[in-house]
Amino acid sequence: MDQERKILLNARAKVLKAMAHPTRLFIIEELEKGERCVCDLTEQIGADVSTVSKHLSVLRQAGIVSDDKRGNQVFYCLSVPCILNFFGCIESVLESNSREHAALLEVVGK
Amino acid sequence: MDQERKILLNARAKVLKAMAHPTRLFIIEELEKGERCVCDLTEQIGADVSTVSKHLSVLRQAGIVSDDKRGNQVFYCLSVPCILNFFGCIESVLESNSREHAALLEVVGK
DNA sequence: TGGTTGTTTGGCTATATTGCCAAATATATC
DNA sequence: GATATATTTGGCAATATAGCCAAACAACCA
Repeated sequence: MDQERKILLNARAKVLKAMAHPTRLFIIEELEKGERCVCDLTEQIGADVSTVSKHLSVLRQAGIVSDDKRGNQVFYCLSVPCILNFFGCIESVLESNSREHAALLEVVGK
Repeated sequence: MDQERKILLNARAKVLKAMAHPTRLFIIEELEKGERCVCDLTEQIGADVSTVSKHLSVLRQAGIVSDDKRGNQVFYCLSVPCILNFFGCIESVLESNSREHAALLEVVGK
């Protein structure tokens, strides 16, 4: 594995890692509908504001969202909308997992 | 955020988390070309066999790869090939990041 | 200026991840 | 059975992550 490839794989992993948290996936889905301020997201998520702010910071540093400060509030939006295409495939993994799980249950005998 | 949605987001996050490591991304790309035994992957990756085995176990538990023991060796393959479609989008995140970075360098003045 | 609201940062603890070594397991071969 | 090869598992130390609280910052309002 050469150096260039390592760098690319690291960069990819960083983006995936940023997405790999339920709260951050929620934020991504929510931002699909339009920009949101930290306070809105915080209310929906039900965690401490500081926690939500840190999640947003992770997404921002990965280049997935961008922020826009207007007056008192900071509004976040998706900077790369194609992120949403991911979910179709993830769902197919989940589906295949559940099929296997079902098959297993079948074998075990209900 | 209702209970059902939490469960779905958790499941998705689990899959993404499993992918979010450079070595595991390497494995996924390698398996795109066809099945590979642990020893082949280990040689290419250049880490301890036990380390590679654990990475494979993470991928297996997430439902991304499946294994087939034949004789002495265990062969792994992708169980959900669409995983590969992910990379196009990740790359566009990286590209957008690098554009920003370039723009920033420009502003700063070389 | 002083107070209020919205957001980020620092600090802490609890928990999870990574990667190595050593040991266990499984299969093949002699 | 004894040995060699391939893989997994257990255990440990180092490091990273998550989430809360408190404190700092920033912008608005009176």
